[in-house]
Amino acid sequence: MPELPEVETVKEVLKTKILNKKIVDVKIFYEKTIEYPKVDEFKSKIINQQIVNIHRRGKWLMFELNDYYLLSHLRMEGKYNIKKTTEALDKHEHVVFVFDDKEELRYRDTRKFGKMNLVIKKEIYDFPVLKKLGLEPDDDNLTVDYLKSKYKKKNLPIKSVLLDQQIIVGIGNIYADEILFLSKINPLKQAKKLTKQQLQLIIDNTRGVLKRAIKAGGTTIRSYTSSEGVHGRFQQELLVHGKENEPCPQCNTPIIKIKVGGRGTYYCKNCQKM
DNA sequence: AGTGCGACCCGAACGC
DNA sequence: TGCGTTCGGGTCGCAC
Repeated sequence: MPELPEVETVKEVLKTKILNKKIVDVKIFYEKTIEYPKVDEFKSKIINQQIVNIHRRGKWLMFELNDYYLLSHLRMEGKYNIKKTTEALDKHEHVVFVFDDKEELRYRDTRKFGKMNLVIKKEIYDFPVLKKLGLEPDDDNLTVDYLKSKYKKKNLPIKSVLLDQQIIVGIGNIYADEILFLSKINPLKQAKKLTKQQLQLIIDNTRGVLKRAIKAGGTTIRSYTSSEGVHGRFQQELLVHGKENEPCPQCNTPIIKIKVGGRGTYYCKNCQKM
């Protein structure tokens, strides 16, 4: 599923392919993908805009247009592909941006969970979904003191808190398990009970894991197969996620799977003791 | 304010 | 084989 490294990879690939292209039409086959503004307004505003640049904030892909940002969240299965206008439409292609050169950017999403928003440039950082986001993993302000202040009232298990995008952005279910394994922290440990050393490990391993995953082009796992030119190789480097009953790479104890906050969670009960 | 949980979706995996 | 059921995953909104 697209977490920060997947979105970063999609952004970089799309930048090599669609920069400066002009949108001459938009076809919307599943209207609920468009969250804001209303579909008609979305269409009329985006037509004749060019793709000036592409950015990322957390798991949001940000297409910079002349006057707007198109914010796109892939959720679990959203993908982008570039195709010729003559190619047949796939049943999971819900939004199609037609360019002036007979090519199209197609948004494909089997589960239909992904969302798009079109926001005037100067209002972008006041837009609710971006405004409430926490720090990027590589932000210098991400320190032990920052985490301590954010975690001090959190009775929830650290696994759940790592997924909270209002504290650190970009971590999803897969990388949360990897980060905790590398930090030798039990996923059920209450966030507010972590020591300063453990918080430092979380910071270091968050940066390390995400950086390595970006280098590998993200993780292609289960249903998340590929976007345009994106075939993540990081799954080959996963240590515990999805490895139920397989030996721990550190101590050979079988990896166990539990539910934490409703999410499948993999860990080594020997290496990650309470 | 913090927490828990259903809703949103549908293909894949599982159980019989 | 076929059919029904369960699962998963990010985020929001609502109840407590």
